[in-house]
Amino acid sequence: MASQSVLTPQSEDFPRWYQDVVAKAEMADNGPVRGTMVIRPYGYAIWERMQSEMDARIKSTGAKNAYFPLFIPESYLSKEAEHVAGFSPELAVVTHAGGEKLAEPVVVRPTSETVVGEFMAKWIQSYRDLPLLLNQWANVVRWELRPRLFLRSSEFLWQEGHTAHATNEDASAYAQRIHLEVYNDFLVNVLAAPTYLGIKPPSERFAGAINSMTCEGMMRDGKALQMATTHELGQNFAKAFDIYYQSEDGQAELCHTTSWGASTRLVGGLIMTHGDDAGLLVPPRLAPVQVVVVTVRDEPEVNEAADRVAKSLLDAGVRVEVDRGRASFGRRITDWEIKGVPLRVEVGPRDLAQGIVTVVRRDNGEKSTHGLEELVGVVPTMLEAFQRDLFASAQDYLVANTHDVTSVTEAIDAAKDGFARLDWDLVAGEGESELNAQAVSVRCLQRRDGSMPVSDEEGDLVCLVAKSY
RNA sequence: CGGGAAGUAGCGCAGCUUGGUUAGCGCGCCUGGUUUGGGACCAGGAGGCCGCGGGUUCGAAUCCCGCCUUCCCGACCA
Repeated sequence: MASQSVLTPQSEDFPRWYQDVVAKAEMADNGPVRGTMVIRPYGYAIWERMQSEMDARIKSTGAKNAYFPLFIPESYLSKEAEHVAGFSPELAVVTHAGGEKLAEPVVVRPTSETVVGEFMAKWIQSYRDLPLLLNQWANVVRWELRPRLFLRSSEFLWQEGHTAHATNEDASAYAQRIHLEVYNDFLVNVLAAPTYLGIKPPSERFAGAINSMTCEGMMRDGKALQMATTHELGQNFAKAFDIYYQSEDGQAELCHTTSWGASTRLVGGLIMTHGDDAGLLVPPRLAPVQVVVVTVRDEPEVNEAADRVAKSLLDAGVRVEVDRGRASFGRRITDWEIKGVPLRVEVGPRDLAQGIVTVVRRDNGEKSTHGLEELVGVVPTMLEAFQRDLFASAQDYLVANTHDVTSVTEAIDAAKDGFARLDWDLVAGEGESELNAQAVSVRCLQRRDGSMPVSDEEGDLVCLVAKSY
């Protein structure tokens, strides 16, 4: 661990710590237009790893990737009343193009339910065309009043899935599958981020949805972050866009649609779920660099040994990088710690003389030495142990900072530095306004056993409340 | 969008109250050398529309007005 912090300590000023990490780990910069973000190579590499892990899971549910346009006719948004009401405040609208005023203004997509709906209506003829399972990786624009890198930028990158089904049961089952097998599986097993799985209360639902599911994570300051959401849209968009199919008995029937998304906000979630005062901590299964091989001295034998070590790890399928930079040893390892690379292999003349290298874990600073030839064998094991420990420690934090309470007043108090859990019946209605007045919101509803309800009308539910990003 | 704070070199800051030659400091950067097992050191050097625009003045980083941007706290949202 760094003896002297180069970052603002979390306990001193958490928002500043976050910005320090984003800047010093070379993740992103502010763009020239307020709220826009330049994602730097290291930040983008992490996003690309997220993309590839989620994309594989999305495809295994049967969805196929496609691409819809950035520009949407303004009239499309208006077709679904709640949807337009929800989004109009944050729309960016193009009124001029080609040197002339446009006859109909064009909005920059804040999300694509409307265009996709229009084309679903065109492509779906019969029940044989269903389910129609689409996904796209794209940028979207939602004009933000209070932007923060990764967490809330006016333009961000995401994946948005859009599906159409013959029945509500099928739509609902598929949405659950996405939520559990894509999002939660990714968050838990790759991002090592424990979540509260639940449904949003009606007040927090996506504009136009009949049900919204969430994977709610807890950040190191006790605030909540919605890491991914899945929406059941019922027949709202099908009605608005005439998405009909002909059933087996020849009747025209309205489809049931879903939509679901996860964004570059996850990078912010990653930072705040695992980061410590020395910087970022990236779980090995996600890390674009899992092992950094650092030379202790700039000497030919050391450099050659470092290259050999890296080559052998690379051949074993480990994502590895060699650092034989000219900066001092201390400086270089501090920089890699800020970037959160899980394992550091130190190659120096003293160790080499004994035929060994030193391996250091980023999370606890634990050092161990290994023979050059046995390293390839132990590294994958150490990476898996690191992955498990990281999840376990985040899980402990989540549990330790979730307090069971029996009143809204207690919940507000508990939400100062964590989550509160209480009966939904105690909150629904007036309680929710009381919470909101204190900047606390209902993050999700769960059954008593922690599982995800099908609907908020189930009864006997509990809710998790917290301050949130 | 409301309340607060702030914009001076890549980053962090001083200078502004009380206007007055060439605007400073630390880190970083460049060159050379010595170093290298936890943010190395010495010497030399480069780098500034003092956020932008206007005003006051003989003279503005400094005073006044407007705008932009950043940060914090809210409201709105992934």
